Parts: sequence; structure tokens; C-alpha cells
Amino acid sequence: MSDLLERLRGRGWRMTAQRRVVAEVLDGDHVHLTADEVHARAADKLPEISRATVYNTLGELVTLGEVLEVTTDRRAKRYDPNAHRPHHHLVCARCGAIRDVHPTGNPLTSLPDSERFGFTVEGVEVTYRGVCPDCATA
Amino acid sequence: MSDLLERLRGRGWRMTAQRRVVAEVLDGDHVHLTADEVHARAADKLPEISRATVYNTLGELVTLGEVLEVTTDRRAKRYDPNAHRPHHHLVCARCGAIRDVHPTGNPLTSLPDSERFGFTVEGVEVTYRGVCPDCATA
DNA sequence: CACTTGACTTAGACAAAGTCTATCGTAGGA
DNA sequence: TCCTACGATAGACTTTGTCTAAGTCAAGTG
Ligand SMILES: [Mn+2]
Ligand SMILES: [Mn+2]
Ligand SMILES: [Zn+2]
Ligand SMILES: [Zn+2]
Repeated sequence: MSDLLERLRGRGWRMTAQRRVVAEVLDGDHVHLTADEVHARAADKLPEISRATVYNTLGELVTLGEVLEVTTDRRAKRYDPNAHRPHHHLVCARCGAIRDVHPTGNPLTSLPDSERFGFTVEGVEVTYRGVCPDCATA
Repeated sequence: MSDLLERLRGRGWRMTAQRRVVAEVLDGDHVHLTADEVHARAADKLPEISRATVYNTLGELVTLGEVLEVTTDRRAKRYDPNAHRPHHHLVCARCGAIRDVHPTGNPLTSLPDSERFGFTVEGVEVTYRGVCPDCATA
């Protein structure tokens, strides 16, 4: 999506080589990368890019709503360019593989008022855990 | 629950002062403590207890299924002694307050086979996010 | 095009959370 | 009471991420 670059420019971003390569990395079909993985792939195209810049750019993309942070374990956060279609995640407990999933129904409606304790509930994250086909046969 | 101490003894645990105070801390009504919070409270009763021992003991309790790990943010893991009644969590986005909640229905059934990608799905975590009453008025 | 400037990038220090290791101590059985 | 394997300890180390001070450059101006 060179859409993304256009949108960023429209938001007043200076178009630097660093921001371009980070956006290109996320634009691929490689979903749910860690910041270090993004950095490694970005550095293939722009070897001198720094970790700080990758973190800064990812944080900005998250703030703009162009990328989502996903936390499926207590290791590194993962960055999800699929920010425009709401979804949840299915995670392999053995190898860590992550798939996007789209459950039926709205989990927000399954939380009764009596279980809200006066909170204004704004969102919900759902993480399914299991074993992927590869790990099951191995 | 001095039940807990009995169960641990039954599992062959040596009953040390350190393990006893960690179990006592978790036994109170103070739910969802971080490891450091557990350490601080344990140290009130046993000043020389080390961080490593708290981490070790918490890890063992998790392995035994007596305590659950809860990760609601990318900060520290929290340790949940409410391991015997399945539940999910409602988290305040501002102050981090955590409440146990019991939604209706089973979220596992809302994930159709066509969205399982061959995984054997074993569990699901649900985290509701919102703003608690205290933070809403402040 | 050359100039200017503040936004951007960088290296590396720093921090928080957790793990690991070598050594010491002790719970609990003989 | 003694022995010893299991557990506790201090502190080094790792991972992930943030912050800072100084240098660089994108892009607007003339
Ligand atoms: Mn996703
Ligand atoms: Mn709980
Ligand atoms: Zn797997
Ligand atoms: Zn709050």
C-alpha cells in the first residue's frame, strides 16, 4: 500500500528514507513482526538505519492507527499492519505462529452490565491458544 | 487457603519460610500482584527473601496450576491466585486497575472451524479494556 | 539553485523485568 | 545428631524498550 506513504505525507510527515523502508517492510505480507524483525528487514535495504528510528516510526504508525500493537506473549510486542479490519489472534503455544481470526458475534455484548463494575468498556482483545498443524504432526 | 500449603506439601515441596510467605501473600485478597509487589509484601515478613526465590516460587506455583499468569500490559506479569474459577479480566486503560469478570457464553464456540486453520484450539484469553469509575470522575 | 531551520536520525547510555549461575544454607529423613 | 539433595541467595547477565545529546537533512523560501 503506497497508500500508506501518501497518507503519511498528508499528515505532514517528512518522507525520509528510514520511514519509507519501515513502511515498505510492514506493507509486505509479513504480518506480526517484532520491532527487531522490522529493523532487520529494514536494514537489508538501508543498512545504517538505527533501532531508535524503527521504534520511533513504529510508535508513530501506531499512534496514527496505521499499525496495531499485538502482545501475545511477554516477549516482544508485534506490529500488525492489518489495522483496518478488526480481528483477533490464534497463537500456537509451541512455535508462536500467529494467525488472524474473525470470530462470530461481538464479545463486548457477552459482558453483562453486572460484570462491568461501573467501567466504561471500550474494547476487547481475544487471544485463542492452541497447537498449529505443523507442531501437531512434528 | 492453608489448603495451598497442604497441597504443596503433598506434592513433595520442602516447606521453607520463603515459600510459606509467598503463599501467604497470594492467599490474601490482594489479587493480580506483580512479582515485585509479591516480593515487597513477602519481605515485610521475611526481610532477607531474594527476588530470585520469589520468581522461582511463583514459577513453580504457575506450573502446578495453583496460580495464573496474567499479562494485561507490556509491563510486568501479574500473578492471579484465582486459578480455580475460570474468568477473564477488565482493565482500566488509565490507572491499570484489574477486575475479574465472568462473561456469558463460551468464546471458544464463537471461533468457527473455518477460522481455526487446522489448529487444535485449547484456550482463550479475553481482556476487556475501558475506564474505571474512579478515573472517569477524576 | 542555495540557504535555512526545525524535524528527523543516530549511537549509546539507561531502565525495567526477568533469567541464570555459583555458592551457601537448611529441611527433613536416616 | 548428621547428611545431603533441594532450595535460597547475590549479583551478573539478557531482552526489550526508552531517552538524550549531537549531528543530519527534507522541504519550504527567495
Ligand atoms: Mn493480526
Ligand atoms: Mn483474575
Ligand atoms: Zn506451531
Ligand atoms: Zn482507572
